[in-house]
Amino acid sequence: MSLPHAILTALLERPSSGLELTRRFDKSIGYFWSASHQQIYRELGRLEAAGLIRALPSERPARGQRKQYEVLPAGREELTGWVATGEDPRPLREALFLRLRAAGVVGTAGLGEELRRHLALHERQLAEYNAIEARDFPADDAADTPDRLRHLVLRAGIGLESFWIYWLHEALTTLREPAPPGARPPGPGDGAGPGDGAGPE
Amino acid sequence: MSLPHAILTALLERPSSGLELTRRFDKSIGYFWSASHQQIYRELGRLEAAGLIRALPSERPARGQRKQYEVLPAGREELTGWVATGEDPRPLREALFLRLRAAGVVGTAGLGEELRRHLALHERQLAEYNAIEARDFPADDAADTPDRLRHLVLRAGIGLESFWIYWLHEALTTLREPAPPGARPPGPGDGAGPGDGAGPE
DNA sequence: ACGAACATGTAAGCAGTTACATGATTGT
DNA sequence: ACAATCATGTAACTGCTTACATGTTCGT
Repeated sequence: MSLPHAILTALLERPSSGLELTRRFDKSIGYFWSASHQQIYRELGRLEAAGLIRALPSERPARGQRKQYEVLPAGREELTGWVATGEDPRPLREALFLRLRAAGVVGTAGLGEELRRHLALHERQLAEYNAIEARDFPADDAADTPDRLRHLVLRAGIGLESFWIYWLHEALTTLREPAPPGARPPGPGDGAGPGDGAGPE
Repeated sequence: MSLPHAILTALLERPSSGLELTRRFDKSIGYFWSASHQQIYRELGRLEAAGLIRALPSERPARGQRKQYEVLPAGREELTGWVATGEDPRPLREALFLRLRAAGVVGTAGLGEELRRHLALHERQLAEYNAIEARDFPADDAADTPDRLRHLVLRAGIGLESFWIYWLHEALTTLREPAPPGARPPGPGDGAGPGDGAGPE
């Protein structure tokens, strides 16, 4: 249940219309909590019904008309409480890892291409993060608390992308290396291998 | 749509009943693609209906009776094709990053505790991965291809947990440091700050 | 007047979670 | 006999995705 809080945060940083929020979720906040415009409009409706935000009454509310939203005191309180809330990290669900594991059983055909494609994606994302850091946080730690927290999150993004790039290089190297002599290659007709069974990993 | 392929992989590594699969998804494969027993039973039914797996006819199929499943040739082909399939990484959705960002606007009360809690969780997970590596992959790279791929995935888990631990230490340090003189602290009554607005990050 | 882009929605469907139901086996 | 546990499911709900619908503004 984090989307409403993502929207509250975005609206506190700056009151916006649905479309403006959608655009901001394509950059900024969306880098670590993405949302489509359908999600955003629906959630804006819920938040307004719950009395946490309101539409600025300046413009007539009609379909196709811009509606500007701002956070009400109740919304700020809700967000303040949520920040202190405990929530376990979501279980990892990473299809690429699954593909590697499957490739161990049915063969690695086509895997290298996919790894290289992911590598390019992560390199592009890292470059984007680095550009943002150079532009928005040039002086190290001479900023106020909100900026330092934003920088911290940005560094998390940089760290994650760096990890992926490092690991994908390692994966490509492993994939290229021939198996040592005597080792069985994977492929059709292959059953369970030793090290499996009771061996969880 | 990765769950069926996770199950096919697990069943190829070793034919299992629904409950055995559930147990294996609590370790092993479940570390990077978790699934509950309800998901698994439903998906086993679909895979059987699609002709990709079959229940071994040895035991009578009744409620409360163990059913053992094995992968049919069509299932192996399906998995082989899927390994070569391209799929973009899922957009990141990390509530902890959201909390930091929200804390920049409404204050950091209660955040430190949550960060320390996550740190402990990731340290425990890393220890578990390290134990598995020491037990299952003692000799570096003298293994066959399936084992090397499994080791690769395990190292990804180790790398990710190591990243989290590093970053959480950094976050806790940042949180403890007082803001430099002249910087505005976050809190109620605070609106948009400089660096926001057109500044995406 | 008309098309393109802007802006706000609705509807259907799917994956995953939570809560509950039911039969079989084992221990006492 | 009874409870606890094993084993397999069903049902309802939530969040997210995909596809579609509708009205408005602006340029030509």
